[in-house]
Amino acid sequence: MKETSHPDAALLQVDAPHRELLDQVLDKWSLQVLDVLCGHPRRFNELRREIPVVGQKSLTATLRRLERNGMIERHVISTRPLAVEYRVAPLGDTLNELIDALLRWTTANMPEVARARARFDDDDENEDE
Amino acid sequence: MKETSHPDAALLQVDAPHRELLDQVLDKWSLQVLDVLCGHPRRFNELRREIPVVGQKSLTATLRRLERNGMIERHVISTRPLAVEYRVAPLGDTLNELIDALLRWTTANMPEVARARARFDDDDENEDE
DNA sequence: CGGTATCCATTGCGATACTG
DNA sequence: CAGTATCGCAATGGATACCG
Repeated sequence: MKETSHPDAALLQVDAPHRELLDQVLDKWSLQVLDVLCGHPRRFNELRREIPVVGQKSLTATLRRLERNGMIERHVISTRPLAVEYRVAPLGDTLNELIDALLRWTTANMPEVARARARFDDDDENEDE
Repeated sequence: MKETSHPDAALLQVDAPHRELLDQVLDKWSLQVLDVLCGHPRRFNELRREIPVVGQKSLTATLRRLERNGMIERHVISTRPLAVEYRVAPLGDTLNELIDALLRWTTANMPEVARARARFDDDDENEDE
């Protein structure tokens, strides 16, 4: 009976609290931001340059959310004009290991996913009589 | 120099292809569906009952996407009225291990996140002079 | 039963303009 | 520089109705 690949599957359910946290922390931009930030701290506009597709508003929102959840820290350097530095908090670092695991998974399985997509799309085309 | 907790951080970048795949596979409902399906196969309306908050339209979309990416398989049983069974594909099973890792992470760090939020929200209130 | 099609409210999100 | 505020559009996603 090896329907599930690991024994404690029943204990791990995706309930509301888990979902809410994962949503806050694995959302559209958080992965990128956290991953980029993990190398070394960045300033706000440095992040914008490194992730050009994200709008300023979304970036701000993402940073605030990550900060609120303890994933990153925001340091204001009161120079003129002022500077703000973002860096990963210890908690965010533990999460980043999981993100890297996800990245390794995508890298490893990208070809197989591509095959699955090709198969699916082909079957779809041929099924109109 | 231990800025990053693991050596290969530079090799793992969240680029467009990775993001696209993760978006398809870790989106709002996929986690739930995949996790539920991992126990044993389900019929369409069984899934609806087990995840009552998801709309029928979104569930269909999620199932199609997961199927297209090779995460699950769809089996039509041509009885009257017809039945459709969804089950995890091998590829989906490997992904599910990562999902469980994420769930373990949330479970383990939920308290610390809660503290971080309380701190953040408190600071926020007190900062209006 | 297992969907698809349509309608509609809500939200997400980028672009722009403005502030300390 | 590092945001906030406002606008407007496009995409989500639920509710409903209908089909094989």
